[in-house]
Amino acid sequence: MAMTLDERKRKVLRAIIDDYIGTAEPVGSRTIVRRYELGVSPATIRNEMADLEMLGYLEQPHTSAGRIPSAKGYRFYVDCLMDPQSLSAHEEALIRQWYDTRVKEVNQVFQESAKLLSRITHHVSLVLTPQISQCTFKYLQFLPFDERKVLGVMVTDTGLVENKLIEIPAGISMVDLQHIAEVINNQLTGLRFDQIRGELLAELHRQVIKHPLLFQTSLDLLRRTSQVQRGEKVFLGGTTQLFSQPEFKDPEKVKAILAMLEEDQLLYDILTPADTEEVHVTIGTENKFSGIQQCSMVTATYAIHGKTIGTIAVLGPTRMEYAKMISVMQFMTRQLTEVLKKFGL
Amino acid sequence: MAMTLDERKRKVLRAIIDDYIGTAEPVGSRTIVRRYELGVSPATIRNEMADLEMLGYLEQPHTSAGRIPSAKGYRFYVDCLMDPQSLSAHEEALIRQWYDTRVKEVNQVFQESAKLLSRITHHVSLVLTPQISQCTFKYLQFLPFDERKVLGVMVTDTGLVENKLIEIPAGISMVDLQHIAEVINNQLTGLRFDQIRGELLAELHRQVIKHPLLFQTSLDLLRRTSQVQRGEKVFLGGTTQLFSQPEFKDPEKVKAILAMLEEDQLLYDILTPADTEEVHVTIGTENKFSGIQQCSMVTATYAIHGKTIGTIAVLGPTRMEYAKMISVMQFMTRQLTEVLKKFGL
DNA sequence: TGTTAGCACTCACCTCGAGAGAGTGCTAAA
DNA sequence: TTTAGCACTCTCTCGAGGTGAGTGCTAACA
Repeated sequence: MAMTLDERKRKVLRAIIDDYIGTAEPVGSRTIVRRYELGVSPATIRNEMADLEMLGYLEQPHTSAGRIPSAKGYRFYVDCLMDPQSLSAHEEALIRQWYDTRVKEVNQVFQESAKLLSRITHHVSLVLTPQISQCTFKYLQFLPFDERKVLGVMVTDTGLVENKLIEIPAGISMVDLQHIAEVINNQLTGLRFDQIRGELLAELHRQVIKHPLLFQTSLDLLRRTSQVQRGEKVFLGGTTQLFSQPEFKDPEKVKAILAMLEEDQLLYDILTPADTEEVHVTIGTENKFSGIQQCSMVTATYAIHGKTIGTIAVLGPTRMEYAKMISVMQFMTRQLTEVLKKFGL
Repeated sequence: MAMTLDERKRKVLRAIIDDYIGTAEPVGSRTIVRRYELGVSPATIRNEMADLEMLGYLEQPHTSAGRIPSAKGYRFYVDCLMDPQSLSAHEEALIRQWYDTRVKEVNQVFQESAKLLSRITHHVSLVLTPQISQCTFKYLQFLPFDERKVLGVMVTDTGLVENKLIEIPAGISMVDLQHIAEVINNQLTGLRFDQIRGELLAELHRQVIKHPLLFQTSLDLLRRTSQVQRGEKVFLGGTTQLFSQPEFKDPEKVKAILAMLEEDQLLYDILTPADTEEVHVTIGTENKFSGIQQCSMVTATYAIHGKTIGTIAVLGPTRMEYAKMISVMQFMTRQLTEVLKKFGL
């Protein structure tokens, strides 16, 4: 991979990709010399193109068509070639205004972010809500509900709340419950949810052995937070944008992608923040999941209390305005983090 | 509308619709006599068909094609003609088993119901989660969070919970907060959320005038429950089923429908239970929203504590197995209500 | 009077071939 | 090393002609 292209090859590759991103049409040698000033003839370009194809940066749909970039080509473009392209003042204003006028409370943030993101990028957007497993346990409290049930409320340091109705086993009083909560709190407060595991729970169990039934259900409350099940949710936006892309004019392709977007578990896996990079680009076949190997994805993470805790992403054809997307994602995550702060998180 | 069709016209209409539902092809006179035993010749059928078209029950895509049912035709079919068709034992088992194995806690119920419903019907499914505005206020409680914030938790009679982080205004103690909660609870306990309106809030305001700032934010907690904003959510399932229907082979149509399904506000409007009917069928142009006037919709309501509180729906082409859909919806709502009961609601 | 056979006619759909256009690879000259 | 010239390839579009399903009408029939 230390293989570097000479200056002219770079220019040609860049021109081809820029053009293809704009037009979605295979680009030929003539087009290049007409639209980009390289000071050479089409024949020369053709030679360069043949070389670039040999090297794997370009592909040819059929013998007598122009070239289109390969995944490798895009990768090189993203890493080395493209000009950064920042947001227009208008777009920045739109983002700020959107949050100001549309988001009146914290629960709307994520859905509205998804809408906004697809509106700005003209691609499908995905927003993963905060992952509770990255938060720390603050306390558990039982609130009265009726004679036979009690409401367990669990609070995290980041202000997220989980709750569950729990059947009260016979012979247990409200005072007992307070006691149980106290024991649990003493043991768990300050731990991250993904640290609250079997051993710790067993230890707890020994201490609350008197009331195993109740304990069981209140542990459910804890346990479900360490599984990817609830609380976390993926909001989608702009799925209809797929129809506007010429590469998806075949309904079967759209169908395949939409089918994937319905598989929540898959989306969690894709979006769960793995690396610490701020913005990450995955191109075509670099994607693990076959359904979207014709797509590229730009993901970025946002934070609460300085903790990386959620992800936003854009999904579109490999022919994507990468430079623009990256700027948008940077700006959006910063705004999002700020808005969450405003709501006390 | 008191106009009744004679026996043979009914038989013909029924045969045409049954056939069209199965094949999605305009049906001609020959087909009818071949497949359905009416004991007359194609010519006779043609005459009947011409009559039925005059009366508005049938339409002709173009001069030399067979007939297809009109919205009016389907309506008559649903109201008077079709045979009830109940679920197969296999389908009933699938539904029960789905809930047993997949739904481990109450939060999964709705999403899984959407998946299950689209799986069984092969259409797009919609599940509206319980409407908090139909519940009654039980109590509000403040839980400590940190020195500057407090966690307001609001509980309904049906066991639904809303919560919000609230900034503590200077000079207010936890005791003050308890007092405020008490005042609010005295005034509101037992009221339905859609009854908690301006007047009542003003009255409350007079009583808690001491701490207007805090009051404001804790009222937000109440207020947001009377708006269609949060808590309620629409889960979708099987959007890709649209692609399988021949009537939607034009991507533009799919796009239009998907665009509509992204408009949450619209979905609330459509799904919010209006009438008391158990199952309701809306056919083609009977739909208020232009995007789905090529579709039919079968909706049904489910209940918590005997209160009609949410809706499930199926959306598909007008050419739909109405009889089957109605049975499915009846069975599903009954199961759903039961599952919710199992989880203490 | 209701039903049926016969027949001319309509219209969507499929296939095929011709022509245009864009682009390539190769060769030979500059 | 670059460029001009040229034959070749492949896709796309368009129109013509043929096919088949289905209709409406008319006239004969029970």
